[in-house]
Amino acid sequence: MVQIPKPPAAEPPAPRSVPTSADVARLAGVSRATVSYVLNDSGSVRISEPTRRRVRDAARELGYVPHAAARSLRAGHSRMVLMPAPSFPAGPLYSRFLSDLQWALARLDYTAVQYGSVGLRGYEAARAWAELRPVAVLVPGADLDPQGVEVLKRSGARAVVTLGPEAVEGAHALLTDQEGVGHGAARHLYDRGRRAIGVVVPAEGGLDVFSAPRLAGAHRAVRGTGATVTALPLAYDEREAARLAARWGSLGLDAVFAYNDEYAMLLMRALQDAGLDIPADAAVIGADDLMLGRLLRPRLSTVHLELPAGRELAALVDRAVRDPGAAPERRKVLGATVVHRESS
Amino acid sequence: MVQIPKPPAAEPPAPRSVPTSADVARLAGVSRATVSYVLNDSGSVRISEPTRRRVRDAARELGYVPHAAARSLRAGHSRMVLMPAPSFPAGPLYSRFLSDLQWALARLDYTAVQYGSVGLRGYEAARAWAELRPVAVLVPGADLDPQGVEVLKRSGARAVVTLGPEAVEGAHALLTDQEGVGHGAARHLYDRGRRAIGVVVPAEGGLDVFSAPRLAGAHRAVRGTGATVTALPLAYDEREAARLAARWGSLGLDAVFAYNDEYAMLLMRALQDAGLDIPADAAVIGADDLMLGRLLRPRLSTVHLELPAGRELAALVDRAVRDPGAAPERRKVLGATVVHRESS
DNA sequence: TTGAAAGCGGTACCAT
DNA sequence: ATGGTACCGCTTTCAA
Repeated sequence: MVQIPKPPAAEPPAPRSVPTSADVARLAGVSRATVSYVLNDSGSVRISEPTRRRVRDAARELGYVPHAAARSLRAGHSRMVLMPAPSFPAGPLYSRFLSDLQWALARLDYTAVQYGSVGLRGYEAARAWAELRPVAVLVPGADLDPQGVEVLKRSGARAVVTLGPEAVEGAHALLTDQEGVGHGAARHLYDRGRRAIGVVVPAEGGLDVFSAPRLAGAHRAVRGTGATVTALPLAYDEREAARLAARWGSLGLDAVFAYNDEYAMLLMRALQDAGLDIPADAAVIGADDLMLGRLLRPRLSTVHLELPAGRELAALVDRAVRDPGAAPERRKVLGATVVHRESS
Repeated sequence: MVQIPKPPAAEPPAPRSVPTSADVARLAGVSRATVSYVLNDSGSVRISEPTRRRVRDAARELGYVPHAAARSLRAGHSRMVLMPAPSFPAGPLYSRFLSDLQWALARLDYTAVQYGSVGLRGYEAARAWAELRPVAVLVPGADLDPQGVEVLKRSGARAVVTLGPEAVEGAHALLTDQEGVGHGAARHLYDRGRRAIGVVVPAEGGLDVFSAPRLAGAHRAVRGTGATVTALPLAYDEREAARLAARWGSLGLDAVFAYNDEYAMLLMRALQDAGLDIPADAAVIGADDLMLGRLLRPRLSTVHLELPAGRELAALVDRAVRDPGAAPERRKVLGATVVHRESS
């Protein structure tokens, strides 16, 4: 550390503004260019050791921190990967996936940034993202249309990846096969001899992206078999669940795919409290394979979902960035496998 | 829309680069200044309606999107509120809080950005955040030291707010009173006649920020009463829980504060499977007041935690930004109230 | 009503 | 080995 003489006590602490590389240069008695060379360890330019020290000390002394915006403005690009915050409430599965991904991207020297674009949709949202000039954009859900992809690419995004049920023209797609989840669940119930299957559809907003295809998948699973699939709207609330359980008998159902493990827990509890035996009177299956399913009695059958590993996705992004011209990849993720336990 | 003559069919589509305001100006036949005036609806300058139209059309035509970095570089400030991603696994409570906050900040015209600073700690992490020149920084957990605050402020952050158990010199603090959570839980158990209290301490990394003060609070609650508090390390895993349950008798405990509702569910299940009666043989209390607690049998007692409302926190940030000189606020959040149900 | 030009904070080419 | 300088894209005085 460089020692600086203490100013006279009377002198008011100057309201110092943010130090720039020019300030560092001045203090070190060198040019801005030299400062840049030293602090970036520029390989092609040789700077004497004493000068390096002077610059480094000056920078430390001033608490200099480079200005990322200025740097990337000059460079003409950044390594920011933008991830709009999802419009749906993030579950534990997604949270884990995110931090995984951030870690993996960091290893490839990308900076992952989650951006809360509240209130904006479609093209407007994409514009807001584009203003940040990210090198790549990873959009969860279905909040992106072809126009959005276009504007992102035109503003320099070298990779646009969607993570959701549908591919978007021009963008790479990680297809979360929600339809397959519903199909697997209903198919499992059918195979266990059930013929009248309820499918919980959460009343909560933002979840339809998932619930609609899951319901559709269930329908497909029983098509032509004579078995039936019935949509069961349900809010995530004890009373709502109790109400549904109360009219269970009148529904004539013998099984239910409860959307996910949390709704399954809710509904199963309500059914049990209503005096029903699980799985005799009603088979129940959830999805997500959360720990809580294993802790329930009877143990909850579920559909295990395998989100893509962070590494893999990061690698995809990296590939796309390096070769923006390549044809959009379109890959199914969410290996959905039924885990049969005791509730079905 | 402005009609442009179609180029000869043979001409290859030029690999167009990102359009700038200069391109818009060129196409509209005006200066860059005029473009800026028009697109920003500058109040102080009057531009004729025909010119405005020409500029707007040109911008649309090119798919022009302003460059946020250039803009804030010129402006000398941004409205970005930076929130480093927490180093602990985000639970449902925190997720909800976050999206609440983002919404509230957006209403005040701030842009909330979550930044995954993987692998960096303390001063280094703060430096990385400072490079983005956010107008405010909101740091969850305990990943900030006074040096970090200093570097952030020196790089122009007008508000630094920590959300965690301890205040940091120079920063506003929202004190999540984890110690009070442990105190409330243990106190409750003591009041219910329990005298040998176990406190689950998660083995998972990153959770010690919470678990240590909770344990300390439990200790304080029984100080001088003759009752005991015993730390119970536990990984979030069925087998681990079963192992702990198996040696429950030898521990001589009659109650347990299970860190949170999820660990409580895990442990309660294991204890029940080991043939113990809840709460007769062991009183159990969790924390967070998640829905799942209400669905367990016996219903789980818990400590309800009230995170600050997004609005409030956003207002605090806004106040701090407007008056950076003000003395750091230091406010307790996390109103911890015991919810007594059946498990204790 | 519009344009010319300076400058925000860096980086990198070209001289010296 | 170092310094001068142009430039990245945008905003904003000041002049015309």
